[in-house]
Order: sequence, then structure tokens, then C-alpha cells
Amino acid sequence: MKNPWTMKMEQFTAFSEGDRRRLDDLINAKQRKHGANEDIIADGTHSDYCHVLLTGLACRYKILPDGERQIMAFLVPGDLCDAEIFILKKMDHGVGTLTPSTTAMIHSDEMKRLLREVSSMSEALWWGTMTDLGVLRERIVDHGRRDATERIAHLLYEMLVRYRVVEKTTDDSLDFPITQTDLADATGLTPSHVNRVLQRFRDDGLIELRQRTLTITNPKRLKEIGQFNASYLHLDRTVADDPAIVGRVGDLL
Amino acid sequence: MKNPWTMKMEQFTAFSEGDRRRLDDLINAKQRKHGANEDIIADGTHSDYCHVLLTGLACRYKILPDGERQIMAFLVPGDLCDAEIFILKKMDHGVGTLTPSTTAMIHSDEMKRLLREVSSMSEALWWGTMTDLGVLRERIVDHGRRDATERIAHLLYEMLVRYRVVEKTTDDSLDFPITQTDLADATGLTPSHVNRVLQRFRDDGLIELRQRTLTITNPKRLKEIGQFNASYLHLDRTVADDPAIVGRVGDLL
DNA sequence: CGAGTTGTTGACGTCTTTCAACAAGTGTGG
DNA sequence: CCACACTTGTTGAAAGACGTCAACAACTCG
Repeated sequence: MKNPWTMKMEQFTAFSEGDRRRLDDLINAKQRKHGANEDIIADGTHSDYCHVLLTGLACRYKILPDGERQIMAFLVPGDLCDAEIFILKKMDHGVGTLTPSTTAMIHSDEMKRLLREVSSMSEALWWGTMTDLGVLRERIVDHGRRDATERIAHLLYEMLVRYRVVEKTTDDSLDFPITQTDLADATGLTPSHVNRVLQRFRDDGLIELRQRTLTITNPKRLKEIGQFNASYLHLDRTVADDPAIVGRVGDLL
Repeated sequence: MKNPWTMKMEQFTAFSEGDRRRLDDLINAKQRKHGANEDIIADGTHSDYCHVLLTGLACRYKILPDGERQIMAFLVPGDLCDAEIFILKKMDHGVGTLTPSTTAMIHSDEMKRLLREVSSMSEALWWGTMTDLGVLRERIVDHGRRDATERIAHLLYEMLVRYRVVEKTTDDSLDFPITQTDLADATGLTPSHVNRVLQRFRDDGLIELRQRTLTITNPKRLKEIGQFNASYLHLDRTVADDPAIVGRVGDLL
């Protein structure tokens, strides 16, 4: 069973059997367990290690002077938490878990070696960073020009797609440990309002959400409401080249 | 006189005299002039060239189905418009000018060669991309957790800092061709509301803004209102190593 | 000078927040 | 296995920020 990091990168690039083994070894070498709501890497700090999320759910966030939290991105298994750490002096935001999680720690020297010695590595890292940029830009559109209903619909649908890609869905259901408070912090709304919107989605037969399981009962409509357009996820290469993935997410795009 | 691209990268990295000449030649080789409100590279398209903004002002934007525009970032001279183009198949957003501008066009093959042959090039490109990520995240915080007044204050102050870095200010004044409509599209507000907020800033003696010139008359207060914290711009290396830049922006941070 | 863009202002509507109280769910220790 | 504490979810009423629409003024540029 492949590790999620390699899996993610292989959406975009191909590794030799040797490379794949090397990545596996690296992922297994040094791991760390985190409880829920713990920092993987704190705002303003530096680390000699890069962290790859292996299991669980994490987010990028900032805490404002008045104590409010803004979540800027959700991280799923396979995502790199801190690509910037071997370029920049310190983090300009925190990365923390939402559920108990495990991370692999890779020393930045080792990471640099990897970039030099594994030919497709640098390409894969660029691709990951570019899609991160795309996701952030889409979030700005969300916040700037979509109202609460559209914003939440968009976020839920994006999650469905992202989980489909990494094979973490059964039909249109996914494990969804994100609380309404988390959703509020991610969408820039209040928990009350998130609740009211979700309530309406339920009434309108768009979703079911209980016991940390989200089922999208009307994906087509949800996609419309959220004005979802997958181009910013840059799955085209993935989808074009890998029939298995087409099968999984093709109908959502 | 150095070209703004080299100048920007030298905030972070050092080039040899030879490298610098090579970059200069490249910048001069193929340039393009744009009028105001023209696309440098359109949403959904591909190009074999990377574009570096040399003069003028541009922005990253998306047009939504209902015709609304969301500006995700402002680009100033020295900024790379489309780093993604030699990794991704097509742009997931457009880059367009706000004022008449000139760009340098660099073929992506040439760009790849540069990355291989100029040792600090890849580092510089990473740094640029990482700070772009930082700016986008800050914009999300803006939209999610700051009200109209804070948001606009933050944006104006950020512009002051960015223009100070590239020596485009006189004292606390800068050329400011951004219309209130542009500001509205960038902040996710309506032009009317932007106008009212600016009006109040003027009444409160924070800024003067007329004839495309912005003067920050009370930078300290504006910084407070916008809850501005420069860490996301990652100027620390710049500031630490270059006394000239410390002199210019040190007091703003 | 005149057309088109940009800026300004007012009245009114509405989406979202605020605040507060309570219900339901979850996890831990006895 | 229950009890209790704590987190998470739900709901209502009222306030406020921001949007909408429309008209007009000021500015810019050919």
C-alpha cells in the first residue's frame, strides 16, 4: 500500500521503482503522532524538518490579534505542511490538526538531496505548490464574491472532489470531522450562520450530515449553487492520463 | 540601471556579474507593450512564454459567471505573471493590466535553462512563489475576518510597503492609479462602500488621495487599523542584509 | 469641448452578526 | 455502564454592516 505523499505526487509525475522505495523509506523513517487541535508547526517558528500529513485532517490558519481564527486551507493525507520552511526563515502561519493525525518528518537537508537526486521530485513539488496557489485564489473568489450559501456549497463540493481523488469516499459519502465552528473559521462566517445554511441544505435535500459523515445527496445541484469549476485544482493531467481516477472523479468535474 | 526583475530577486539572493548580465539580456530580448485593461495572459490559455512585468500595474483576476470580477493580487514591476505556465497546462485565472504596461517575454525553454544554469535562480523563484502564497493567505484573512475599514486600510498600507521596497515612493506618497472600482473588486466590496470608507479615511486625516496620488498622512494609525503585520511579506532577509532597504522600509514594519 | 470614465451621495433593503439560551452529542472517570 | 462535564449544534430576536439602485458631479482624454 503506497504512502499518500507518493500517491499524490504520482497524480502528476512518474517515479521509478527505486525512487518510490526511497520515498517510502523516508516517510517511514521518522513519524510523529498528534492529537486533535495540536500544532504541527506553529506560526512564527522554524523547523529543520518538513512535515507530510499521512493520516488525519489538518489546516493552515492564523490567529488574529482579537483572538479570531481564520482557516486558509484544509490539508488531507499526502499534503505537504510546510514547503516554505527550507526557503523562508519562519512560518507566517500555523499548521494544526483538526483530528488526531500522523505526520512524517523529513529533514530539510534530506529534502534538498531528494530534489537534486530524484529527477521528477522538483517538478512534483512545483506542481503541488502551484495547485496550492490555485486553491488559495479560489478561496479568495469565494470570500470576495460569493455569499454564505454559495461559499459553503463550494467548500463542501471541493471536499467531495478532493476526497474522491485520494479514494476516501464511498459513493458520495465522506468522513467529515470538520465542526461547524471550523467551517465558520474557514468561510469567514459565524457558526450560527453556518448552521442555518447547513440546515437549509438539509431541508432542500442537498446533503445529509450527521455523526461526522457527510453525504452529498444532490451533487449536481450543490455544484451549481457553489459555482464550482474544477479547473483550479489542475486535475486535467491526472484525469487525462489515469483511467482509474477518471472513473472516480470524472463525473464530478 | 538594473531591471526590476533582477532587483526583486536580489532582495533574496545574490547573482554574479555574469548572471546579472545574462538576465538583463533576457529581459531586453523580447518585450511587449500593453494598453490599460488588456490581458497579459488570459484565463484558460497557455503560452510558451513567461511574462515579467517591467513597468505599469497589473492584477490577477477571475471573472465569475455573473460577470463580476475578483482581483486576487496586484502585480508591480519585477513580478512574474505566470510562473505556473511551464508546469501547468493552462492558466486558471487571467493576468491583466490596470495601466499601460510593458512586459518582458521569456520562452519557457529559456526559463528552464536558466533554472539549471544559474545556481541561485531556482532559489529566487521559490522565494517569489512562497511570498506570493503568503500574500494570498493574508488576503484570505482580510476577506474572512476583517471588516471593510480594516481591509482597505490593510491593502493601502501593504501597497505603501511594497512600493517603498522598490523605491517607488517619495516619503509616504505613491502613484496610485487603482480606481475605486478596482479596489472594490480586490476587497470584495462595492464601489460605493469603498468610496465611503475612503471618504472617512480622508476625514480622519489618515490619507490624501487625489489625481492618482496616494499620500498616507498617518501611517502609524493606518497600520493599526489594518492590523498590519509584515511577516507574510518575508522581507526579513532583505531587511537584515541590506542597510539601504532597512533605511527605506524599516520604520514601516 | 464633449463623451465616457470615475467618484460621490442618499434612501432603503438584506444578509450576516451578535447575544443569549438551550439541546444534543461526545468522551472520561468512577 | 452510567453520570457528568464539555464540546458541538440549534434556534430566536434585534442590530448593524454592506449592498442596491439611482442620480449627479468631477475628472480624463482624445
